[in-house]
Amino acid sequence: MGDNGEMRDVFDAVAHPTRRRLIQLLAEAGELPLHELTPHFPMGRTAVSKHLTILKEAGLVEVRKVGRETRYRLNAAPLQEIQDWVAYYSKFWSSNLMRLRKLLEEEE
Amino acid sequence: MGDNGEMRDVFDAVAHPTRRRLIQLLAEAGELPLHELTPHFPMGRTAVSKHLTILKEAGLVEVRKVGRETRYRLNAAPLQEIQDWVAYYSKFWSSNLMRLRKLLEEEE
DNA sequence: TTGACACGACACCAAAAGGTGTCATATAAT
DNA sequence: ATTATATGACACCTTTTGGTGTCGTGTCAA
Repeated sequence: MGDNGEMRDVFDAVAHPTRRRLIQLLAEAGELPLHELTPHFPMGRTAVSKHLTILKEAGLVEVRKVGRETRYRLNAAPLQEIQDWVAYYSKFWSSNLMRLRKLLEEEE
Repeated sequence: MGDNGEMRDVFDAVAHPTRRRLIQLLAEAGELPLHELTPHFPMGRTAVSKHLTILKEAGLVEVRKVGRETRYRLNAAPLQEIQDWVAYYSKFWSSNLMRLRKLLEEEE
């Protein structure tokens, strides 16, 4: 529900620096139209729009039309998937375990 | 340090399903050579090798040569960057804040 | 109602990504 | 010594990605 058509992997959506910057800008400002987002990037309006579409396909931004402008806002909820994923591997870098694993390797 | 030559964005390295699966396999097994990793994927040895190279460039896997095989093992530490990044945005999806933000939007 | 603005949709293009197969080399096994 | 295995390094190909510019439509302002 909520998403029509294509769906996009959240990991993929977040992989590009431009899109992470978009997320940051939207997090700070709450809601912004395309023409206010564009000047923050070294590229044209169309390119920024496409990045926003990708974020939208991943469920990371939502859209509201106000007059002639389209306001984009962050929906961070899908990031939960990333947090869950990375949390699982956090046990592999806790400093104690890291030292332990290194020791075990030397034994072999 | 420890990385020579090209460096690779961790977000980018983790964006591809094949590479996340590689991380999982290495996390479970501790250390595996290429020819044991390959059969888990619907692609050839060369392709898997390239994915491992990308993970290596991101510092996510380390390598040890044992006889004629190259053993790959996970170094999860770079994932910390992702965890830090996503932790910042977690405040935007905590259920209380989500409800609050929605209310504020309706006011406007 | 005329003109400026905001945007989506589209055609287009270069570069990167993600596969393939082949070859050369180092090691292990017979 | 010879043969089989494991891998890295290439050359190559197709698809996707990330950018551009243009056009058409809807909305606001004069």
